[in-house]
Amino acid sequence: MRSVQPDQTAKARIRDAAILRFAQDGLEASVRSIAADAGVSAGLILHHFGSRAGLRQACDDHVQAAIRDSKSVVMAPVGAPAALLAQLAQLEGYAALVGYVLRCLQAGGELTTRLVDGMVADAVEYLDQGVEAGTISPSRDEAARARLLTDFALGSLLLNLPAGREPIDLDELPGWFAAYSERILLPTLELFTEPLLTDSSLLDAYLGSAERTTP
Amino acid sequence: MRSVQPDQTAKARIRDAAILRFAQDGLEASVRSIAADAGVSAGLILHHFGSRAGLRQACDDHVQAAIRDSKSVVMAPVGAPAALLAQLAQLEGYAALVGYVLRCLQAGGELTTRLVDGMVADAVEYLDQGVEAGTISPSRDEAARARLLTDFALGSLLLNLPAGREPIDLDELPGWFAAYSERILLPTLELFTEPLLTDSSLLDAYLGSAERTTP
DNA sequence: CGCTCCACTGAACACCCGTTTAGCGTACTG
DNA sequence: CAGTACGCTAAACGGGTGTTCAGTGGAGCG
Repeated sequence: MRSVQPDQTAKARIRDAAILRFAQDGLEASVRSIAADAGVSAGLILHHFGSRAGLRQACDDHVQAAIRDSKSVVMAPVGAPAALLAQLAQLEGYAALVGYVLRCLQAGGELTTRLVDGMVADAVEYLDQGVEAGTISPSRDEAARARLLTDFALGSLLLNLPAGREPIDLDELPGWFAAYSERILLPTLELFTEPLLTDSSLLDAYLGSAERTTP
Repeated sequence: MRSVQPDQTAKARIRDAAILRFAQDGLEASVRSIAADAGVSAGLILHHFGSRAGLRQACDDHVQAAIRDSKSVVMAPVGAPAALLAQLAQLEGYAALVGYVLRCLQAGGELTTRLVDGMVADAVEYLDQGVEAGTISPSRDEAARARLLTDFALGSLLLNLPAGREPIDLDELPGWFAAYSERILLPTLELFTEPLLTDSSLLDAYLGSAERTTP
């Protein structure tokens, strides 16, 4: 085969360049721009990955594998997942992965569903530990609560993400994450410590009606 | 001028068709597809709006005006804004407006910021009424709490939105909103009624450190 | 009537995209 | 040393895009 090491092949270089471009410019980044970044021709990308969709799939697979290898690092205390992302994005090379995941979440699709489901599963586990430790109160539906908290954390993060469609400066990501997590820390802590509603009449009413419909 | 009434002119017809198309296919819908829907040539759109960006601007302005006219209907009890959207989307013609707003929120940009800020302002007002009525507990930072709750509600709504980039069936929107709001109702009510955290040690720690840094 | 104005069209332009194809050069292989 | 397989490139293809432009036809007006 080639004389060089199995990694840092042109194929891997293209994939890494693609993840970086997709993270910076969005998932609509052109094959030609990726080719220029990788220092190859556009044709070579199609030669290796078959099509643009094949390249996207390869990126998805690689990112998913990277997440699996450094498991459970992405989920965290629900109030401050952004703080962890800030640290993660500072690690060499990981900023591109974080940016790519954000773009995927933004765009939706199959990978998004899998990623979110994975985070929900992690949240279930984390919340369960809290309940057993006595720091988190139990829920009537642990799965639904984990899903809700994950959606809240991820959704508001995406909604506040600076770049709608325009390029993201990956160097600024960690600082942005830190500022965002600090900004939401007080209201989040307050919301999770002191009940928003002063009495349980609304919850009781719902539980009463639900009981009547599904006895 | 023209013989027909000032409304239902070709220009207005193009704008309405554009809002509908943008809502269904996303904000990247082509000028030609909109022209076909409106029954005019692509050139006429450019003639009336100057450019594709001009058409987008006209749509933004029209949607924003429509929201201003039917004010405060979009914001609601934080746990169930989707239920109101479901009702709103059933109204004749309003489904396209709701879909267009969702696309804008998805894509980010200037209109998004203005829309979210408006909803936050409404949330401040609504929460204030609850505090005065005694149903909602006061906050240390009312503005930050309103922002957080709005981000949570909107963000998780967008994250759960079925269409990543593919066309939305506007007829299915009301049903989807209703199902979504019902799905999150129990965990939301629970979260807002019974504290997630069993004690206030985390909040106290934050308040203590904040007090020390900004005495 | 002739004139002008204007909504409006259809074809063309220039550009970007993903993809195809023909071919080049080199490093293995028999 | 020929043969061949393969990484790789450059150019072109076909289709979609926003936009331009010359021109048409009808309504209002002096």
